[in-house]
Amino acid sequence: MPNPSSFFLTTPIFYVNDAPHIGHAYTEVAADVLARWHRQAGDDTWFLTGTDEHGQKILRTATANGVHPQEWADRLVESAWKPLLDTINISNDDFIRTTEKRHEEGVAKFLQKLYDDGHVYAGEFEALYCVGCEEFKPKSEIVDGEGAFVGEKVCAIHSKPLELLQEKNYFFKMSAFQDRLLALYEERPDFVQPASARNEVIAFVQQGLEDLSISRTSFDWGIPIPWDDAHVTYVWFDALLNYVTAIGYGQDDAEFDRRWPASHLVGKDILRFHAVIWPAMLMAAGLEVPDHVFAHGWLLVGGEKMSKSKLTGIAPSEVTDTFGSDAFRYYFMRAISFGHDGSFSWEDLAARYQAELANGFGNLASRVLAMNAKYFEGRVPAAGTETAADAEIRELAASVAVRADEKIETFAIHEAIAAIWELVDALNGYITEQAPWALAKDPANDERLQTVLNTATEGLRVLAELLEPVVPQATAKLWSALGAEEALGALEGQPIREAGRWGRLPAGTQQHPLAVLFPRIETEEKGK
RNA sequence: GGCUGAGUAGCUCAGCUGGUUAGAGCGCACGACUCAUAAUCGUGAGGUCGCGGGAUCGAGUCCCGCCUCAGCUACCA
Repeated sequence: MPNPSSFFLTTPIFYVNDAPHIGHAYTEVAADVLARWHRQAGDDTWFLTGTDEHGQKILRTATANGVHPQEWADRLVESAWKPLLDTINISNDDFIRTTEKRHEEGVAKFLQKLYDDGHVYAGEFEALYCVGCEEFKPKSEIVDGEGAFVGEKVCAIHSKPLELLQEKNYFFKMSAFQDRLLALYEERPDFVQPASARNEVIAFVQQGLEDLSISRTSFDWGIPIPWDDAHVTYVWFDALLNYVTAIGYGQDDAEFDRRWPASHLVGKDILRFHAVIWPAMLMAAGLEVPDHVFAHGWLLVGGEKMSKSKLTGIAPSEVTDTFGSDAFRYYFMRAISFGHDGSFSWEDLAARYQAELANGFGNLASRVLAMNAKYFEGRVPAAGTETAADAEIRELAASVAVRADEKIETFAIHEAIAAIWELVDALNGYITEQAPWALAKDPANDERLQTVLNTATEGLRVLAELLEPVVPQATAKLWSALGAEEALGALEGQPIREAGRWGRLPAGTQQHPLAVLFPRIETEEKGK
């Protein structure tokens, strides 16, 4: 029986040949925020990421570098991909590599089952082949010939005529699932999100599905087809299966039943593999389809899609070296509407860091804790009679916590943060209006002074809990400065869906000096 | 070519099923305050809502046409 509170979230696995850039990091951070939120809420959370290591491209680059592809992959995983996760502070529960035994065995079992159940047949794969590229060309790389080759189809890279070749392949009868897929999209409108992505998927499937070639014989860096080791498995078929092999498919039924099905976060470039091919594979194997497939947008740099080839690829460490991982996480989650394309610029990043993190949240924490230290020897003051202004803050905190949770539930991370930020702004306004420094001048106002600072302190407690998934380092500092660590226990253990419940941090709690959460960045502008 | 989406203040974006003077943040100008990371709070300036038509008492929000941009139109991941 599936666990009702189970939350299994995946990212695409990294193709090891790529160089890590902020686009990869963006997906990871989004997944991490969702995973941390659900984990803190007490849901049975499992967050999976990993690497995709098979395929002709990897074989080629490894060979070109004079090493075995396994060694090549090992090197990249250790030098590039695992460090990326540390750079942006990712809390994944597992990391799967497609060259691991658990994966290769799972893929073999899955293939065998599909074969035994009649979903796979041997056929002829016929396509245009480029001698220069040494591979079959997809339509996108085939163009009409010019000059001497007018009337012929030529390779977009080599501009030379292509040959029509045939290869014996095994095919997955994907076409048989067309109607069931369309029914799925119809019955579960939130299966593919956002709606624009869903529309594209439906349009694609409606125009008719062909069977999918799932094996290759021209090279051998892949998982052998169990009943015919002259073939290796097509990389995408291999890669998609990581989502089930990582949780014990064919090995550990209890674990598999506990985790599956998953929610998948993907870039919109690989939506079709996840929203069409993958559910068809699962249907064929008699497994449940995923809960959700959510496609996020591109990061645009200077108005164009960021790409490695155009040198607009930015390494995540370029951002974190200056601003820190919290700022990276906050910026991309807050500034970009999740599911849409979003513009990245150093100017915007620096501006938001300054205005929202340093001046907004960081300074708020700083001023409240400084006053507690100054007027109450660093102890949380007790609340007295509540005024309308205090009640407004208390009610806003409750409202914001509820709304943020609802937004997270629908993958609207930016809106969740926007809701939480209402409390940041309201607290800054509240403090300015209540002017505790003025109250402190007359001992007759002591009860009022205590009430105001109690309200502000409690507000910080709520913020620390709600923002932990987004800015874990800063909130950890705040949590310990609040004295909440001793009073309430670990921040990660605070039930996030109850964060808005007022009065949890006891009066009298001893607080500690606060390290500056978001130091001002002196450098005026980072290079382009 | 076909399909989908987008074009709203200097910048980044909200505006659901049409309804009083079109909103937010940043930036800018002015003012208040001093607890705080020279931070905070308030006020203000600034828009022919891509262009042209149309049905409506009334449209950024509906219909038609056009312009611009992006994505999809299957087996590189």
